[in-house]
Amino acid sequence: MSDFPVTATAGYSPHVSKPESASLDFVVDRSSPVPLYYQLALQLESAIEHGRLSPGSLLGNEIELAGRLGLSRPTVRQAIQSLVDKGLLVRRRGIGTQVVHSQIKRPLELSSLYDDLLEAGQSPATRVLRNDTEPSSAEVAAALGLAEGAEVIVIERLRSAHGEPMARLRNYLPPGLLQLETAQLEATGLYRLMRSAGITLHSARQTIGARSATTDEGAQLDECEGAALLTMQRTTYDDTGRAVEYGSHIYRASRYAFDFQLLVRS
Amino acid sequence: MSDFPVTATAGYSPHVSKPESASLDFVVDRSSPVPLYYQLALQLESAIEHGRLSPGSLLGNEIELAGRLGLSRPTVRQAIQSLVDKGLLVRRRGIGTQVVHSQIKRPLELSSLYDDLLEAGQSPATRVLRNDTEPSSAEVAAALGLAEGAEVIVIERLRSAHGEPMARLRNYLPPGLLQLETAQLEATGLYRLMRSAGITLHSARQTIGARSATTDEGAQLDECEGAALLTMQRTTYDDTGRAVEYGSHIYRASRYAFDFQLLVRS
DNA sequence: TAGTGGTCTAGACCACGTT
DNA sequence: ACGTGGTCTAGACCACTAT
Repeated sequence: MSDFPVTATAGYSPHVSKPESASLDFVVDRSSPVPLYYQLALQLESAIEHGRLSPGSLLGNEIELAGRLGLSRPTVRQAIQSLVDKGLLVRRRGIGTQVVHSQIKRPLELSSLYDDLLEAGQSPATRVLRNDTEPSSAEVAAALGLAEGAEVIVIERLRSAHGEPMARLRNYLPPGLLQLETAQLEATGLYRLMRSAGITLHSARQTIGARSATTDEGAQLDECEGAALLTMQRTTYDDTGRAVEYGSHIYRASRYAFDFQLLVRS
Repeated sequence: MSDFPVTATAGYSPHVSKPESASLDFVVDRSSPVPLYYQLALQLESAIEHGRLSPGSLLGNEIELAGRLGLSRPTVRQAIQSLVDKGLLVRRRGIGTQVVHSQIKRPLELSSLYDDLLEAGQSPATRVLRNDTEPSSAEVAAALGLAEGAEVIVIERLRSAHGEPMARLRNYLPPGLLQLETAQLEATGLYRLMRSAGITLHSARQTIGARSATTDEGAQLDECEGAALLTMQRTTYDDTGRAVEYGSHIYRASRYAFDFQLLVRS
């Protein structure tokens, strides 16, 4: 087999109902280190995103697609499956694989407020109010799986956008995991710092609630006492199951809401 | 090959470091209509959940596991992969596949408040306040993809647990999709009714926020005016991309919070 | 160097839904 | 009856990690 890119285009045009994908050029490069199924998945995703594959259109059957690309059917299936898992495609037996009509924006992920604001073009700013250690309370110790009273790193930050305060973030980390400089914390998000320190984030458990602001909280966030606040507690685990961070945050409900997309378990 | 169940047990006991899974009896039944990979996935999941495979333990390599079960490696991989996707297992090249330490409870799913309360043993009750139609507002029309003013079904329910009100749920549905009897709505959740009407729920977009209760809302939910409320707006789509429901709900923050687990995109 | 998961192939048969 | 995706096999080679 060739080691050069293989292009798939429509063959002889039949007279009726050819899948849209038949007119698209998908290319795989066998000399690339990127897996073939992933190359195809990226191209399919891009074609969907840019409207070259319109919502509801059929993808063409897997065997034929595989033949056109010079790939095996399992490889093509792997590419398609990854997009089905993302919610971009739907498979129907006896029918084929279709592009989903509604636009899935992004699945719920472990997002950092910093990244959320960045993405929304809000130019976030962070002021570090605390960066030291203290003996853990019962709540923090339970969340991090430490003994009550064990020393933990405490970080308190005020996050704002457009000069307006948005949230007060309080994080607790087990000691010795990470060196956190105040300057770094003001320049980027906590999760980025953790990832670049080699920590593999794996899962998180979170609770979103609401309550009224105390006088102090109102002063910090530029709200009146009694104003509605969104609250979030989140414990994050790495891939070995260690709790690597516990956060207890408050957000100004008048200026922030949690917004996300999710897929139905099937 | 045999059409009868195949059992895999530990062979001769070696002297050192055998994976725990070697001592477990996994069985596949080739005469069952349940896919082989799924049978194995269920058994692995059960073994993890019941502690027969302890956190951090290795699963044993895929080739050997396949051999013991009389399955091919891709089939075993498919089973393992489904649990990796659920966050129960972690693969490491050169090491093996390990059980994750932390207990993943449940991924975020399109949950109904009714089911949530049921699961928590709270014996939910529903009182239907409205079940009729009205011309859609701009907000509702936009969410459902209808023309403003088009007639929509409106359902308003008060959901309580232990005799205490928990939430006021307002749902809007496009006409002609579903026949909703008040008696059914008081006996079960909306999503169950939609599913049993043959609607395949696919994805949802939701926003969670907070605000203070108005006087009327306070009266409905047994809270004071100005009390903090959690709010949620959710648009649900079926697998053809149609919006099938828009909800605008309020929850007593003093008695309810959203609680869920999520996996990190890798 | 040895062992693991990651990727890939070229077939096969089946279940389901449409026609 | 036909075409689709769903499942499954028995191999292969590669990349990464540990020792």
